[in-house]
Amino acid sequence: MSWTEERVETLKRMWAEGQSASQIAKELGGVTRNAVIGKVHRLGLSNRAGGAAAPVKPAPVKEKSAKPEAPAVRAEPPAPEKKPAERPAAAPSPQPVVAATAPVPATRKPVVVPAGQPLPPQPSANEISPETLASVREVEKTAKRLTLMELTERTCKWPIGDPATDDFWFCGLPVQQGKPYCEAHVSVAFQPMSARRDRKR
DNA sequence: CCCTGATTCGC
DNA sequence: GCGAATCAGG
Repeated sequence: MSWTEERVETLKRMWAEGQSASQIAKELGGVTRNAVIGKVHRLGLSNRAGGAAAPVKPAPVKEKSAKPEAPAVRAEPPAPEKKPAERPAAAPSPQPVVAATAPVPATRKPVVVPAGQPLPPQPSANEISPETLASVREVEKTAKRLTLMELTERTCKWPIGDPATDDFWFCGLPVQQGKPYCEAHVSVAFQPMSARRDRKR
């Protein structure tokens, strides 16, 4: 694979959109994220900021630069032309969403959850959209069905089934970065906290 | 561990 | 110019 103009275009566009090098590499195919990063640098568009925040250069412990201090400073003049957008590109949107701070509460039953950590809210009759629920059901079909002992930092810890029976296991699919659950379960665990105005009580 | 980008350097 | 290897950080 070579850097054809088209590929470079995609690279530039995605980089500008803030996509990570690995995502770009994946999209382009045939290249590694290293290749993408290398290209990004050669294209001279390393810093994505519109001209802000110098990453701070911590003097490397190892002395290196054979060159006298860095003249650096790349004042990128405001892009002369801003691509109006050739393509509307419907953003699939990675969604920075996630507003909720806390997982759905619910520790009604003394569910014995051994290695107590953050664990799970019981999937219960909640106010989750049918579609979401449906997709979660789908995902659960492909769950790894891990046992407690098999859970790791990178496996979804969403419980499925009844803990009181052997018809119980943990989702086990790959977790979403930093979260305890896979994408599907994160979607039901972290509610926007708007869904239902709690009624008067 | 997984993931980021940054740099180096042989090709 | 290219990108694997490596580095540095989250």
